Amino acid sequence: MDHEEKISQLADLFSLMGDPSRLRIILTCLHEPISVSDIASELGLSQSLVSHHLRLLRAARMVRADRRGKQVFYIAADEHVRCVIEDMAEHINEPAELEVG
Amino acid sequence: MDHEEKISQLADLFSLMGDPSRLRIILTCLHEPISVSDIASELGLSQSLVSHHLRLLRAARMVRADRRGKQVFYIAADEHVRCVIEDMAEHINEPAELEVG
DNA sequence: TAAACATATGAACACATATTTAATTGTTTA
DNA sequence: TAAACAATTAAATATGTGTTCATATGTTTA
Repeated sequence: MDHEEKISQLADLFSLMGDPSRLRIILTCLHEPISVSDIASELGLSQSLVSHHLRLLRAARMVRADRRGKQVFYIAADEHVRCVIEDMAEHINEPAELEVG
Repeated sequence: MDHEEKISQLADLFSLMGDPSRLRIILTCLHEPISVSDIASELGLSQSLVSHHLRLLRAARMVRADRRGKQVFYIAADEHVRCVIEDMAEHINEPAELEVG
C-alpha cells in the first residue's frame, strides 16, 4: 500500500466518523456488543438507517458483527477506534488559544 | 457543553479530516509552519481551494495561522491532532480479522 | 411449512459540500 | 501612490451522501 492510498483510506475512516448518526452508532457499541434494534431504539433512529450505517462501518472494519439467533450484535473493532475518539475529545476540551491573523 | 453538543463537535472535527484534500493539508502542516502557496504547490491544489479549506480548519481550531509579511503560515494546532492521525494509521496497518456473519 | 421476528438491501430524493472561476482584501516594495 | 505579490472571499456548479420507504433475505418457532 503506497502513501497516497494510505491517506485515502485514512480520509475514508475519518469521513465515516464524521457523520453524527454514525458516530453515535460507534459510541453505542464502543465497549460492549449491542444488537441493531437496540442501537436503533436507543438512538431514536430507524432500523434501516442503522443497518445502512453499520454496513459501511463493517466494510471499513471499524465494527464487527456477531450473529446470535435472529439478532446481530455489533461492537467496535479495536482499541484504536477508542483512542481516536478519546484524543479528539481532549482536543475539544482544550481551551481556545490566541491566534495571530 | 452537554453530551449531544460534544458528539456534534466531534463529528464536525472528524468530518473535516474526512476530506482527502483537507487531510493532506493537515498532514502538510503537521510538524512545521508552511505558507498557503507552498501547501498549494506541494499538493497540486489551487491556492483558492487551499485557502477555503484552511478557513474551515482554522475555525475548528485544528490549525493556527501566523502572518509573516505577505505570507500566512499555518501549523497544526496541538498534539491531539497528531495523535488522532497516528492512531488511525495504526488501525489501517492492522491485519484484517475474521468476522462472523 | 407458514408465520413472526430481525436484519439487510435497493431505489429515490433532498440536502450538503468540494471545487472552480472571478473579484477583493491585505501587505510589501519600487 | 502605484504595482506586484499573497491570501481571502463570493457566487455558481457538480457531485456525493444521509435518509426514507418499500422490499427482500435470513432465522426461529408454532
